[in-house]
Amino acid sequence: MDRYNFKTIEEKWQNLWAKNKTFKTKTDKSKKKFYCLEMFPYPSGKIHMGHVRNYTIGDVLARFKSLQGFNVLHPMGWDSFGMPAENAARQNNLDPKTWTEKNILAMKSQLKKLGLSIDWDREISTCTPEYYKHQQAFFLDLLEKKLVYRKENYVNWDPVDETVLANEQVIDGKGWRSGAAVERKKLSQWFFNISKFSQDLLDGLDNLNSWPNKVKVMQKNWIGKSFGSEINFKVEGDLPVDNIKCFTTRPDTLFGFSFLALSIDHEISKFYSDNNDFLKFKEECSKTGTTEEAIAVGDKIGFKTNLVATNPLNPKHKVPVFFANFVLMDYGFGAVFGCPAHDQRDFDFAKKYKLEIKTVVKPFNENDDFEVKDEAYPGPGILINSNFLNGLEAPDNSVIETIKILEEKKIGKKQINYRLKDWGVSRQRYWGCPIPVAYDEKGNVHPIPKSMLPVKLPENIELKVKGNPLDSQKDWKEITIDGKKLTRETDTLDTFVCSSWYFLRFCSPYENNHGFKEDDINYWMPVDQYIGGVEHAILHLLYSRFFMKAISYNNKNFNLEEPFYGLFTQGMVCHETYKDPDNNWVSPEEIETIDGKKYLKSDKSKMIKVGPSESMSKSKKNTIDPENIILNYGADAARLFILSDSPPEKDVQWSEEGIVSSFKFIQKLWNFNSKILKEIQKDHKKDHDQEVEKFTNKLIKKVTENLENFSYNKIVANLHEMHTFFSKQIENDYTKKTLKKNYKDILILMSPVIPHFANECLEIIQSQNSNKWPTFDQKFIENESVTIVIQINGKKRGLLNLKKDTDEKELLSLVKKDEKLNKYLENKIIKKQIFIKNKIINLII
RNA sequence: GCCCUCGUGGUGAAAUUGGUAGACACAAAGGACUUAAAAUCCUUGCCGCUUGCGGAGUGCCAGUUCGAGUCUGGCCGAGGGCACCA
Repeated sequence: MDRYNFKTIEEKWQNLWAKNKTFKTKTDKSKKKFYCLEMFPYPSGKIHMGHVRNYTIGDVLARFKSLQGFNVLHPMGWDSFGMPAENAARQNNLDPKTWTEKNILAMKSQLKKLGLSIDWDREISTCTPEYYKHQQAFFLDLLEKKLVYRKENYVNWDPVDETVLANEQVIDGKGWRSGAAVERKKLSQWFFNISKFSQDLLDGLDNLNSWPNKVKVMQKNWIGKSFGSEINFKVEGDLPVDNIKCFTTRPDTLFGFSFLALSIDHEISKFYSDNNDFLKFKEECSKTGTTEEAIAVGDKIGFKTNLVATNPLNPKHKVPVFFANFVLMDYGFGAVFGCPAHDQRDFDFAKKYKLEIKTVVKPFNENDDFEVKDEAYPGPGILINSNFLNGLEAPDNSVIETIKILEEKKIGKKQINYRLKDWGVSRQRYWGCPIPVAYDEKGNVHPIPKSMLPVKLPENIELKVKGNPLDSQKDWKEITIDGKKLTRETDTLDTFVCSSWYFLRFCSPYENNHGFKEDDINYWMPVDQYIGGVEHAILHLLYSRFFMKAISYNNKNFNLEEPFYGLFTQGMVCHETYKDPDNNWVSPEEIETIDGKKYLKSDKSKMIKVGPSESMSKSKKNTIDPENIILNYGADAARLFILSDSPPEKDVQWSEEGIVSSFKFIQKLWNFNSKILKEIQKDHKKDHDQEVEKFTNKLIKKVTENLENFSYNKIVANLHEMHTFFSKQIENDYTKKTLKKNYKDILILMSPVIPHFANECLEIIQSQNSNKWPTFDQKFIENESVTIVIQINGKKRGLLNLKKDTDEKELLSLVKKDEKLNKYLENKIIKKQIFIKNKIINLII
C-alpha cells in the first residue's frame, strides 16, 4: 500500500488551479449567482487558526455552490490600513506601506496553501490609492447629501502620544500604549450621520431571516429605541432660565416627581463656570467616570442649584433641581425627571439627598396603601396617588394616556429616542484614508474636487514625532484650489470605513472611475453568505448596513437595502493551556509527553500543569501555527480536522490527536481508493448493486442537507460512515459500472472538504471534468424493510425488522410470536395500543 | 442589574415534525495480529448479576402525553452581550 503524498498532490492541484484560473468569476447574467464572502483579514503577516477555520468554512460553501451550478463569486482582499502598521514601522524603521505589502505577500502564499477556491484576480487592498480614492469620492457624496458633518465632541485624549484613543484602547482610564491618564478633550471631529437611519436599521433587522438571532438582538439593543415623551418643566430661581426639557419613558409617574437632574455639561452649567464648588463637583464626577464598571457601581452624587422646577400636572408641587453625575449629555436632553419610587437610580439619589419618595404605582396584587420601601418598584401595576390618572394600568396604558393629556395641555409631546450615536470617523493617525477636505484661514470646509482625487498619503514621512505625523508635513498640508490657499485636513478615516463597502468593490474590482459599476452591483449584491467572527456583530456589520443605506440615499439607479443576505458567525479555535512549575505559560511545542504525562522538552524534570482549553492567544502561548500544520499534515488534513467534531458556530478544540486522526483518515481513504480501483478492473456477475446504490443515495441526501445547514461536522461523520460501510462491503460483488458511478459521486461529495485529495482521485478514475453535484433518487432512499420499536408501557422492549407498511394486526401477532416480547404480555390484558405505521407500537397493559 | 444563548458519557458531539438516547470521533482499558514494537483491526463504556439480561439515565424539581433530550412552568449552573440610556 503506497503512502498518500500530500505534498506533491496538493502542490500539483494548487498550481493547476492557478494556471487554469479555475476560480475566475465572470459576471454572467444567464447564470444564477452566489456571492460567498468571508471577512477579509488584516495583513498581520501570518495567518492564524481562526483564519483557517473562517476560510475553510467559506471555501466548503463556495465549492459546493459552484458544483451545484451557481456562478460563484468568492474573492479575497486586505483590510490593510490601521495602527499595527504604524506601530511596527516605528519599531523597525520601516515605512507602513512596505511593511504592509510584505505581510500581504506572506499571508497570500499561506492562504494559497490552504487550497481555497478564490478568484485572486479580484484581490483588493484598502491601503492602495486605487481603493481609497473611491472611498474619498463616497465621502464627498455623503458630504453633499449632508450625511457627513463636523462637530465638536469629547474624545479620549492621550496627552503623551498626543492622539485620540478609541474607547476600547482606554484601559482603566489609561492609554493602552503610553500608560498616561486619558483626558477628556473637546475636538472638532467628522461624523457620519448613522443615527438618521436608526429606525431603518432597526426595521431592516426583521427581514434578515438568515442572520443569527443573537446578532440581531445585539444590534437591536445597540440601536436602543425607546418610546416616551418630551416634557417641558417650568423652573424658577436666580438664573435667567424659565424652562428645562426632559425625555422620559414614564410620564405616567409624574405625580411621583421629586427632583430634576441635569448633566454637568447641560447648557445651564455655563452659569456656574466660575462657581468653585461646582467646579470641584465636576472634577469629582470625572474621577469616577473613567471605567464603565466604576460608573455602574459608583455613588450617585449631585450638586444642588437654587432652581426649583414645577410639576406640570400639579403646579403647586415644586421640586429642587440638581446637577448629577449619572445624567448623560448625549441622550435625551441631558436632563432627567426623577421619580424615586419607580426607578432604582432615582431612588438611590433620593435616599442620599433625603428627597421625597412618593409611590404612584402599585403591583396588581397589592392594596392601594402599597408603599415603596427598600428599593424602587419599576414593574407593572395600577396608578395610585396620581389624581386624575388613578386606576390606569401601567405602563402600557398609562403612558399613552398621560402623553395624550400632556399634548392636550401643550406641556409635552410623544417622543421616540434612540441610543445609537453618530459615528465619529476622525483619527489622528497617518496610516489611514485621508479625508478629502481642506480649510481656509477662517476654518471653513472646502471639499477637494473629485477631479483631484485621490488625496494620496505622503510617503517617506517621519513617524517618530508625537501626535499625528501628517500634521508636521508642511508640503503636503498646503494646497491651492481655484487660486485659494488652503490647508488639508490631517485626520484620516477610521479603518471601519474601509471595510464598510469592500464587498461592493469586489463586484467591480477593475472599474477605474467609480467605486463599482451599478450593473455589477445589481447582479452580485447582496452577499448571499457572509462568514466571520461574532466580534463584529455590532460595529462592522452595523456600519456596513449604514453605508449601503447612505449610498442608496437619493440614488435612483439602485437601491440596496441590506448588504448581507445571510450571516454566519463561526466559533473560535481553542487549545489547552500549559504552565511550568514556576507558573509561566508554555507553548505546546515546548512540551514532550512521556507515559501520558507532560514535561518541558528542555528540562524533563519539570512537569507541566495542563489548564483549561481557551481561545488561542499569543499571551497564553497556546497558539498553533497553521503553516507548520500544513507542512506536516497537509491542507486537506487541516481542513478536515477544523471541520470535525464541533459545529462551525461553536468553539472547536484543537488537539494534536485530532489533527493526527484526520491525517490518518485521509491515508485510509487513499488505501480505500486503491481497493476500489482494483475492484473496478473486475467485472463481477454477482450483483449487490442495490445495496451500494442505496447507501450512496442516502449519503448524497445527508451530505447535501448537512451542507445547506452548516452542519459541516456531520459531513465528516458521514464520510467516516461511508468508509466503514464500504470497507465491509467491498468484498461483495458489484458491477463495474455501478461501483464506478457511485464512487465518483462520493468523491464529489468529499471535494468541498478535501479538494486536493478528491480531485486527485477523480482524475485517477478519469472523471475530473464536467463534475456536477450529485442528486439522489428517491427510490433508493425509501427502505422496503423497517425497524419497528416495540414498547410496553412506554418502555422499549425490543425491535422487529419488518416489511414496510406492515399493519397493526400483523405486527401484534408477530409480537406475540416473539418469545422475548411475549413474556411481557402473557396473562395480561392489553388495555390500549398506540400504533404509528413503520415506526412504533406501544402496548399498555 | 438588564438582555441573549446553552446545560446529553472521561472529552468534542449526534438524535426529521415528541417515537430505538449517545451516530461519528478523541482519550482510556482489555484483546487480536506480530519474535517485538509501530501500524492496523475488534470489544468494553453508569449500576447489578453469570454469557445474556435487567435497572437507572440527557443540570435539578414539577407538569402535559401512551411516550419528553425535544413541549410548558419553576429553580440551579455556565458562556456571551449591554451597562447610570431617564
